[in-house]
Amino acid sequence: MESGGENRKGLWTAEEDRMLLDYIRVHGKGKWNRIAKMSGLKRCGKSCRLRWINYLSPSVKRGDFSEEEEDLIIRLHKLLGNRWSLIAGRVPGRTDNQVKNHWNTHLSKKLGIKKAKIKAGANSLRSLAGEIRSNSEPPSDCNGEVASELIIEDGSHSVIADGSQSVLRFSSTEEETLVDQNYGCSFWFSHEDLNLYTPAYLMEPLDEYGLDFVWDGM
DNA sequence: AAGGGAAGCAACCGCAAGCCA
DNA sequence: GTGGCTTGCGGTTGCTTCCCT
Repeated sequence: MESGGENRKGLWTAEEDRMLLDYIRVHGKGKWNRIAKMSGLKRCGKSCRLRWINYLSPSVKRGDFSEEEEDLIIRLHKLLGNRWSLIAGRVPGRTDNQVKNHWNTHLSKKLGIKKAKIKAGANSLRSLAGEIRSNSEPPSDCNGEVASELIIEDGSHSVIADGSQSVLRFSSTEEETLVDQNYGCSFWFSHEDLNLYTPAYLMEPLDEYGLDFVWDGM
């Protein structure tokens, strides 16, 4: 905390926007802490940077997401997981925050994505993770993407592992692996004790590989 | 019309990586 | 090599708006 003047928080006013825009027009962006001080704004540098990137920058596109954009995001999310900045980088005019919010509020519902759950019996989380990784060979056309997250339980522990983490990523995430046209196949387990809860759009591919999965009715 | 809950979105927070003196 | 500063990222929070009763 600074003495004599705390940084403001909360929504930006039109006046604050104008002050930030005016400063950036003259001096350019970057060195956000300096901008925060020099522009006269009672905002921290981080807040100024975020406001510019997510709202004030002329490259930011507003309004509803088109079907094309949504389709692109779904495919990219399948490929990249929750790496929002990478996804946003390929959706012109959209920021990582926009993409993330849109995914969390619209697309995850649209796709019926929910938490996937793995029960691991007596295995420790670490050994389970190791086993999954070492015993699992993905089919050649499988890009290894999972639900938005997995919960692994071993009786004494419960941990949420993001699908983007390497231990749950079984094959290349190179773009050329995105060859399926229907958000198709998913991951590949050899572990027999696993009960797998997975999104609807992944059910068929999992069944195809003989996995014992249970569809959690919410 | 009013109140309460749900949904949507902007902004914040904590952490990590990169850069430079 | 290291410590401080800046930038960037993803998860989370909380405010506002909408909708239903």
